[in-house]
Amino acid sequence: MDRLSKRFFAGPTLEVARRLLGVRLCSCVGGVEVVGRIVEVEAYGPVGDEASHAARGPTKRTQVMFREAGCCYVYFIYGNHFCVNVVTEKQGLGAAVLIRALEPLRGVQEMQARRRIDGLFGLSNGPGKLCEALGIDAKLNGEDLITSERIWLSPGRRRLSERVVDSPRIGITKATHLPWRLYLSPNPHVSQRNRDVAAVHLT
DNA sequence: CTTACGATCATCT
DNA sequence: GATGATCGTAAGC
Repeated sequence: MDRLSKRFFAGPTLEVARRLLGVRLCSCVGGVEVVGRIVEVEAYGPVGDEASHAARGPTKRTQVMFREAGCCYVYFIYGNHFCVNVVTEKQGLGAAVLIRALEPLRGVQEMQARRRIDGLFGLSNGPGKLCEALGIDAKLNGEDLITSERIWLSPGRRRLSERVVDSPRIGITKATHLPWRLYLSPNPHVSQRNRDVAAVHLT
């Protein structure tokens, strides 16, 4: 299987976040392969980011964020949901990119079954939703995306019609001024919440 | 169309 | 005991 190698994850977190747009996130949990194209991400850390889970140093929950770039940080939130991150930066710094939305590409039937809905929309247009659709839970925390058989990244590009847009991050109360949420526009699989926030078009 | 709130638990105060 | 990188449902325009 064609997958991203170690060098992809090198460089500043915001740069890696931008590079992840268009890349395919793949899972194989319970024998079924499911693939989605990343259309929305958020960068966290490594320094001066009060909204990051890593802001106060490593804890039992956040230790994976301090590992080598390319690890997979999965956490449980709000009593119901999991969210998946790609660890970035050099070991010990504590930074990651939260995957916020996917465009379904393969395994749509499995995604629909796991999400208990029909159609192509609403399957993976949010960080908790995409984890449910791909079967991602705490068992995948710490998995190495470069070598894992259960979760990995595969090359992909953004389309000529798609611009990269940045905006404030969602669902946080600290450091809300940082425009570290990046998404592809236009793309109908970006999460709905805050679609109307002031956004700046980049390239 | 929009906003409000409950679910449910790891982590921190 | 409160909060949180959320979601789905219900209720209000």
